Amino acid sequence: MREGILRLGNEQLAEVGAPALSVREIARGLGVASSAIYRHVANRDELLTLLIVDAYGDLAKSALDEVDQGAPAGQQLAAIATGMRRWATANPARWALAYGSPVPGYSAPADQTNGPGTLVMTTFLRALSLGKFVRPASVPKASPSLRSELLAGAAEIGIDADPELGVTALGAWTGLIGLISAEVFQQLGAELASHGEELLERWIAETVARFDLS
Amino acid sequence: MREGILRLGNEQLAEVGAPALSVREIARGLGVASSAIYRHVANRDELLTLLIVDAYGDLAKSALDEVDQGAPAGQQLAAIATGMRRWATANPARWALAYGSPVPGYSAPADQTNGPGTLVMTTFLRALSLGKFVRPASVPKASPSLRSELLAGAAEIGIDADPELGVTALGAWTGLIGLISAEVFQQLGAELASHGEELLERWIAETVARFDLS
DNA sequence: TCATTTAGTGAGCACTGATCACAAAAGGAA
DNA sequence: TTCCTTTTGTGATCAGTGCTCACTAAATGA
Repeated sequence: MREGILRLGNEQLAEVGAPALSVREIARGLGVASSAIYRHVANRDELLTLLIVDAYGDLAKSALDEVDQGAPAGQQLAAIATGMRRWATANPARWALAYGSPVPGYSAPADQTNGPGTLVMTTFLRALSLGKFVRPASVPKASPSLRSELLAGAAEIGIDADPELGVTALGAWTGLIGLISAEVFQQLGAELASHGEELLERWIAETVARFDLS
Repeated sequence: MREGILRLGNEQLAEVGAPALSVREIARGLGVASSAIYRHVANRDELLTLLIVDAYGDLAKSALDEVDQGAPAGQQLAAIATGMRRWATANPARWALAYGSPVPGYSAPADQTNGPGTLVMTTFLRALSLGKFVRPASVPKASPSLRSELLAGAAEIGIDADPELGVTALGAWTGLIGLISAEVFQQLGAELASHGEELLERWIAETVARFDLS
């Protein structure tokens, strides 16, 4: 039953998107009264939360399983980025759920989404932390407050990295999400929609160069 | 009436978000029958389209009016980026509407959104085109197909830039959107939410350095 | 065997977007 | 002014939604 709800939920997500996802339609698909759904899921928001967690987990599985922990950091980075893109283009609605605009008034409970949600990010940051970042003289150092925040965060995920690299690595992470979202959401117009793969390859190459990976 | 619909629509957007925006609630706010709204707007989707166009226009006005066309490109870039961030944090729901996940099944008609929607981007790209980008040897050249696409796009907005710079500039644009979205949507956790300004300043400084602006 | 918990039912409530016949305004031409 | 036409607003109505609740059937376990 639970699996059926998730399965049909994901199907509807792909077909009509999160805003139009209907609890009743899921019940119809399962051949069951709509009220039966509420025995397993408190309400529509909780169902969406389950789908978000499921999406994070699936993305992590799909993007991380082919990352060779022993490979050079640059190859790890490339594997993560291409894995994320592949999953995102194959599952645009789920990508939107995970990395698109959240629904105001309801915030996905952090305790449920933090684990799988940050797994990909930590792997990404870990790979970048193996490189080195030379801060141009014109770029000011990070503030003490930000430095300590980054040190704490790095310790939490067990990496030992220069906060200066950390700031830039975080920017690379949000930049990657922005790039993939631009392709998935078609924000760059139809002309560039067909060049998503090359744009990502370019981004990977530039990032490898910037962080002196290989 | 039209203005009233847009005004209350934007209010609701801020209060409950796009998915929960209600035509009937707008009608109540205007003291009018709900069916009266449909004399001015074909349906809910068209109303959302109007709000998107309105958001793009407002963002462009807010982000671009303080850009000094005669100033050094680096200052222009900084003005655009900080202007975008200021508007986005002040209008998170409208930012989500413009740059967040689109609603599947209904694509905002391109003819209505293209103008204001690309205005900020073209100004951004124009500023970056004033710099120079040195492609690291490890980064392969853009494919002929992508090059021609970029040349056509650049000609369309009246800038004469090296396609190699163009690819990287596009990546910077999507990266900026990703960075601002990460702050607005709180994707980096509560700890970093309070450092949005510094993260953007850092991004600006690094981008200025990468494109050799000043 | 039998009490108790769990899972499913179907009627019902309050809400939504949208349509439609109708009526009241608002204009414009004679 | 009068009269016709177009525009704007009305209220009833329809199908659909999320969700609740009293009720029943099934499973569980002492």
